[in-house]
Amino acid sequence: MELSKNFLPTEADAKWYQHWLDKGYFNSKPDGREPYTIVIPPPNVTGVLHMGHCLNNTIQDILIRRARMQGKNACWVPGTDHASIATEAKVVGMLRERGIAKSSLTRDEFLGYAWEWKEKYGGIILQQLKKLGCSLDWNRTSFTMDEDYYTSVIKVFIDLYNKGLIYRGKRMVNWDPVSLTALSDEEVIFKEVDSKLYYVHYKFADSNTGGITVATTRPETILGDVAICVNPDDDRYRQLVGKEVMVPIINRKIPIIADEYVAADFGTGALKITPAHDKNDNMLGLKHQLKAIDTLDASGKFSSEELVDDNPSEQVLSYNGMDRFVLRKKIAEDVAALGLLEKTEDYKGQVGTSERTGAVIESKLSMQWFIDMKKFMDKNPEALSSVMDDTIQFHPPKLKNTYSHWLGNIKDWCISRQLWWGQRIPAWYAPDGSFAVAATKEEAFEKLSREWSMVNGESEPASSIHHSRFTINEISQDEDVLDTWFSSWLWPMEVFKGISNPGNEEAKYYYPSTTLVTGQDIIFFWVARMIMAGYEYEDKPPFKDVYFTGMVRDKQGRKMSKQLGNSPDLLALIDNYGADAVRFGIMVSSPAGNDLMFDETALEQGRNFNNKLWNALKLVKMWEQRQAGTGNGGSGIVNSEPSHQHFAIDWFQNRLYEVQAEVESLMKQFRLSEALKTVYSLVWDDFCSWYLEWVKPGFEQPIETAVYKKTVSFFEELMQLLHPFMPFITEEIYHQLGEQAGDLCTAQYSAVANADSSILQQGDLLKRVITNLRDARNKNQFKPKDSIQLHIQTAAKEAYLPIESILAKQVNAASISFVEVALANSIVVAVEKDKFYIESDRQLDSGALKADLLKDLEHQQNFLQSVMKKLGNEKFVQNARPEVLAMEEKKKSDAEARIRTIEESLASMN
RNA sequence: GGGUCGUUAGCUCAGUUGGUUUAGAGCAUCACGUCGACAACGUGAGGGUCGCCGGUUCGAGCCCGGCACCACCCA
Repeated sequence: MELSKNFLPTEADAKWYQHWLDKGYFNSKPDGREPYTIVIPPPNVTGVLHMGHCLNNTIQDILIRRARMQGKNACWVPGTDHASIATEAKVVGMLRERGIAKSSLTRDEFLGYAWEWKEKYGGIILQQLKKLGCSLDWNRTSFTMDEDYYTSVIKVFIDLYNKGLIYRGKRMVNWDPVSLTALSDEEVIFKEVDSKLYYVHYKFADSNTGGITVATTRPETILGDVAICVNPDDDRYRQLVGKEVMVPIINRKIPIIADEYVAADFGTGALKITPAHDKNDNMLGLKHQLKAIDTLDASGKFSSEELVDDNPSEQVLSYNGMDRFVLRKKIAEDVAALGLLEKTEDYKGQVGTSERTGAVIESKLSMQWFIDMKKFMDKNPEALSSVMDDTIQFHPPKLKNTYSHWLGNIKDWCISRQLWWGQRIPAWYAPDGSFAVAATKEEAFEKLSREWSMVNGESEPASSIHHSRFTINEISQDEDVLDTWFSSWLWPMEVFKGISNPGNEEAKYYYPSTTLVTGQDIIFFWVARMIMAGYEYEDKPPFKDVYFTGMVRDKQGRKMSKQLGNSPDLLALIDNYGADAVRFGIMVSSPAGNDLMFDETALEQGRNFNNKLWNALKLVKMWEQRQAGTGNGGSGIVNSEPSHQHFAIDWFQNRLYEVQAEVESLMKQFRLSEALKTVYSLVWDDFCSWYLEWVKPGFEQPIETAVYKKTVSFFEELMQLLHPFMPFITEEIYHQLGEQAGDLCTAQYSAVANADSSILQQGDLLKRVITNLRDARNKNQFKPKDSIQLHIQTAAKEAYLPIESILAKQVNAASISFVEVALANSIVVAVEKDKFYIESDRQLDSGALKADLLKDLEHQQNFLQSVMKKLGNEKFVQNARPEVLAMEEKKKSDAEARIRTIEESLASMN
């Protein structure tokens, strides 16, 4: 079959992926082998494949494919995350387009639409992973809202509640006024924004003159002010502490108090305290026992509801329903109209925004459910210690610091969300305000009844409804759902039904999983919490290694984001370059934990690499028909000079051993990018540029069968080594090389042998000599066709005998001879201690070579000087380790020999 | 403001308990080249006082202190 000019990925990719699926290579069942388990970080059902996923999943695929080829039972579990906020927002958006308001639907109706949406779009991202070549066990696809999964989440909530680790409380939360839900701290993104500082004057309550001026960025919250606070050491204000001032517009009397929290050098040094609308104010409010007056409703609009005690004026009432940002301007104007706005200043400040909706976050007091993290950590100290003592290894380890810092300052986790899409909180409320946590309404009712009877001193346990003062139909379930992370923290357990069916065979076999690959941006959200849940429920860590990827940025170093539109269309890239090239491009400059500057030229490099492989295949296939000699009765032509080919084979065999060991070691250290670069260089430089040239037969000459077979087998081994990184082209070439019993996908690596370093050194010498002679040819403007006579002056003639014919071919020497003395009228090239004389018919201009030699001489002399300085230093000789000393002595003698060679060469040129 | 990480060639990055031929790779650049695998290529070449200042040491890209700048996390 004629091979195409270039590798055509489109057909090959689809063909091989389907073939692997048909063979069931990706499916795993527990057996006697060692398991290698990865659970995918479940992408949002709303998501489409982006660069972050691409990086992440390529890494996972490399690890899992390599494990599979190492004889482990490789199991990579796919799945998706229900992503409450993001999905609900999408569904609401879809309904809006259809002209349906969420508020017009019942909860069940809404969930019907949400499921419909999930079924339609929720699997897109998984399909896209197939294009990338990901070898996931598709039979195990999980979803965080699957029936069993849902039940498990509820079970865990009830369990933690019963253990006293979950409580309900009114707390200051980050409120998203657009999605109408509380967000965890981690879901708030701080952004620098241009705003204004308003200098507002508060008049003394007991006098017509004087007052105090505060600087605020949020005049819209003035009506909720309950105090003015100054630093007790601030001489300007000390005598004012204890006095009262009037809040503008609402005319509420509030005290001036003192607290060290206030920075005297910010603004005017006086701070207005609005405990209902600011975290720090809330903290001060609690400390000084101040009331919190909320003046904004859930959607961030003004509400005078809590202002009844102030007898709100018409003016105040007119603000009702006004959006907070409109209100800010309005109140500033109205304060100005009262003559109380002294000035405004431009100001750059940090503002929290919702990760999901982008809305500016309000700090708001709200009834929410929390996990008591202090209690949780006291119960599970391994959540921290396992990472610090490397029971769980982080790659890169520097993230251990970040991890311990966060856990050391951990705050309670707000797990309720004011949404419908998600696991509904299993708490049930009675009309009298009491509540019970239970899986079903019936259980909850029974609990509520029992508690009531016990409180009321009845001896009989409440077993029937007549004991209670309300009926089962009067209790109602909490409207809120649980934070998505409260379900995904169970992921490594529940994908094997470890929560819903504890101790089952699969969970025992696959848990703990082997490696987790995820972005460092979710180290707290997800990684930390999986570790916590792992210890709480399995008393074991969920994984042994965590490989953190950095952020994918664009060429200019900007985060990839939808807003910037700098995120490339991944499927288009795969179509253009092929999946292997994309995988190569994204891996080649992607060390663990560092950000990746994505640049399309890296993909070009990947495509060029594909092409290089393809062309090497074409060359080898050409030889298939030209075999001769041993083992082939065909043409009967026997190669007369097999020795050089044997050196090439010996050398490459050992290079292969060497690199196999290197890759093994790099992979163990999770240095995937380096491993790939090492293989790349082995293929391109050692195999294509050196080995194939060395064994290449002359024009229309035959190739020895033994050499041909060995070459094919090297090629196969290279494909095997590269396969985890670039699965498609390697599988294709593997099969093109000959009839294969099986597929590369499951071909097992053999044990790594030790490389013979003397052969490798000889190979290095050969390469160096060739390069130096070619350089000399170039500098003297020899054409490739111009042949030369080469004369070698060396003390180690035997080192050149096995490589002589390769050398002759590679530098186009018609003959090689060994000489004892310098050869006149020739170009001289010095390599190590040996000298090479190039003789030819051409007129020689050795000026450039002479300049090079002089430059080299200077370099060697400087180097020798530095070595001599070291050796002349008594303290060095005393303190340095013997092997270091020996090395310096060797450097010295090598440099001296080299200098002598160069000087002799120079002498012979004159 | 607090914390963490980083700063090595034009770009992206390696550099392993301080000594391994006075710092390595890929890309980009430059010169030459159409030679029967490959111009998506070949053969060569050039390019860095390792952010700055100080310290420890016989010896520092690597360790310590300070500074500058970048990024991220937290307030």
